[in-house]
Amino acid sequence: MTDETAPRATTARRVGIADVAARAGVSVGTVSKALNGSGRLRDETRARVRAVADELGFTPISVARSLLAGRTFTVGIITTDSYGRFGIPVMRGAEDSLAAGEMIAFLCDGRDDPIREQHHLGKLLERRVDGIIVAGRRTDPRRPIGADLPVPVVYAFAPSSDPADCSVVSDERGAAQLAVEHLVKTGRRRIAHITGPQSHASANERAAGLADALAAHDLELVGDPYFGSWTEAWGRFAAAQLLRTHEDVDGVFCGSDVIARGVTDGLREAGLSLPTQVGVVGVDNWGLVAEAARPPLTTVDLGLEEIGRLSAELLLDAINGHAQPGVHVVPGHLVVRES
Amino acid sequence: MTDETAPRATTARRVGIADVAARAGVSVGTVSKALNGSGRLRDETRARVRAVADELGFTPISVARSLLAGRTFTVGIITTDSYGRFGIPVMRGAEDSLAAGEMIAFLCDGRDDPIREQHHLGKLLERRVDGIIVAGRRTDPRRPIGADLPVPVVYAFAPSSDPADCSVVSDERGAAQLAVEHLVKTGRRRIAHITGPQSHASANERAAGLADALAAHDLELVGDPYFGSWTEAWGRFAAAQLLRTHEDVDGVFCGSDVIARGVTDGLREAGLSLPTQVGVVGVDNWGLVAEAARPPLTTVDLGLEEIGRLSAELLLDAINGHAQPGVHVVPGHLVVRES
DNA sequence: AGTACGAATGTGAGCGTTCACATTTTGCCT
DNA sequence: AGGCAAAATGTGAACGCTCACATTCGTACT
Repeated sequence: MTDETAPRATTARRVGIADVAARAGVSVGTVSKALNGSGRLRDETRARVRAVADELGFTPISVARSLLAGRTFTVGIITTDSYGRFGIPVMRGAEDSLAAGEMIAFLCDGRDDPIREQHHLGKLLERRVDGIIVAGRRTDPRRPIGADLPVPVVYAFAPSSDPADCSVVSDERGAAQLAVEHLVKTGRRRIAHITGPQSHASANERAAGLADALAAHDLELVGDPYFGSWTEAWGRFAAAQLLRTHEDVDGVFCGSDVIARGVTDGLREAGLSLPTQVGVVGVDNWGLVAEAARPPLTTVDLGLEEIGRLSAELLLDAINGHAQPGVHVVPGHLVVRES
Repeated sequence: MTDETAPRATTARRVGIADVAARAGVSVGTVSKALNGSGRLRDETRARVRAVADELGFTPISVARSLLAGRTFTVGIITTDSYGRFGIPVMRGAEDSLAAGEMIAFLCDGRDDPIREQHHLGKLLERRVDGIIVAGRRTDPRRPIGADLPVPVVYAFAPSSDPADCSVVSDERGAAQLAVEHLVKTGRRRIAHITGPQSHASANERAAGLADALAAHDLELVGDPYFGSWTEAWGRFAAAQLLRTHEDVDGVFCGSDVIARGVTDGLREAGLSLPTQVGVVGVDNWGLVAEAARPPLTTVDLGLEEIGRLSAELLLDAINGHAQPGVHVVPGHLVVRES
């Protein structure tokens, strides 16, 4: 028993591979092999070294390893929406996949400002991240974050405008189709559409998907799509407007849960009973909104976490040399509640 | 002009300090000095080296620097609420302060699972983060994440149960006081309280703060506090309940915006006109909820971003050897809307 | 007993920086 | 012109680890 045992007051401080080697009576190379399971070593030695490492609370400094390996086992996530409604689930999904690959993520908030974004990009490259995920907040294609970067990039939710980049997006048209199928299955035939501003790609695509899906059932949209804003107030207003000209409507597909909540309130306040007289379907599956609506909203979940997961997986693949460029579409699914 | 200029197809790849030195015709040490602005160097040399570095697109590999410096200029943020309502603003604030200190954050989602949390802690320590921020989602004190860790830790929002740790929390009692002041100033005298479950520290503290603030104005709470859940449904239900026994109530302080929204709906549906007959104040300043309520909610903003900012600043201080243990309280502020 | 060969372990270079110190250059004074 | 100090630059070690290769050890075969 050496005097080493006595005064180790501080935990996990400054224990290097050399300390372990000395204590175990072997060389540093042997310790490295023992701990990484590489090379040829007697089982007894391996076990002894491991035991000593545990005892000393040794953790290898990954930074030293990175320097040698030429990679850092980190990725950067740049989000444009300050960790908002869309970025968060994507991030969560991405973190899931990354953890599985022993990677960890740096987080940067771009705040939708190209200058900030470039600044963060520079910082990330300086830290030699192995790859970058760019998470957007709108489905409209965005300018690539940089040309000819030294690391792979995956665009999540908001695809890159360059089709040669790797992007993962939600299935906007499919969402409309799921909604229509549900409405039709529950007996609705006179279906209207209340959605966000026409300047948003998602509003247009959902509207287009809706038209197609209705056509497939030999149905026609009731009135024109009501384009407005992504707010409850607009949903309420549009619902009232809709009833004025089309009082026989029996289903409404809404561009988002927030709008749908406004629509349910508008319809209810106009004296209709839900879901008996009118069925309402939203998009987003935003728990807080969907569950607080009266009645709780049936809605299309766009699979944002899955987008995050797939983005991270594609990024890991690209880092390992198997890039899969192009646009990858993640299907959504219907969450049936009472509306 | 050497032949170097011609075929540099790939950008920013593998340019080391040695390349810059060679091209500039100086030694690596000189390049280091020139780029870091340290040591004594002729201005001309400094400028020339800088120019060459730019031309070659040289960025120092921070990992090499870290190895030498013994620190990584990174911190870890462990959040317990999967980037939810409370964690997000805190993170955003923290990122702000960190960026100012040339630091960057690793993000880990603990999912309120101690096992996951410990696992992430291990990963962070392995990467030799310079410090850790633990962001909670409830104001109840939490068990410290580890004892005798080799790096400083700051607890944000959810304080550590060990008072010797450094925690940054919101001013729960102050929030109640701000609410009362607003209600009284707008002429309310008969004030009730509808809030979340009694098992949450924040519900209790806000209720206690409310009692104190009312007493300071020689007022008494109308009825007992209505403890329930943090939901709209509870708010609606409790509002109806309240009117049944105390129809002369003219102000309600709600434990959260979500509850407040339910309360406004409940009061309105009972035939009262807001804000004429009853004033309502919430807590959280959750834009989506507060703005969608009818009328838009006056509410107390707990200053979550500021909590994040201060947490990061305290952490940076601690990293620099100026730890400031104890509980730091961040004041909130009132956001006046129409309710 | 001597050799040879495979298994186990040791050794040292090197990853890309920074820093302390050694060395060279410059400018100035006598 | 010679000498000297200060300014400018070069040099090499070090950070903590991994890897390729060198060395040692043990065992079985001739």
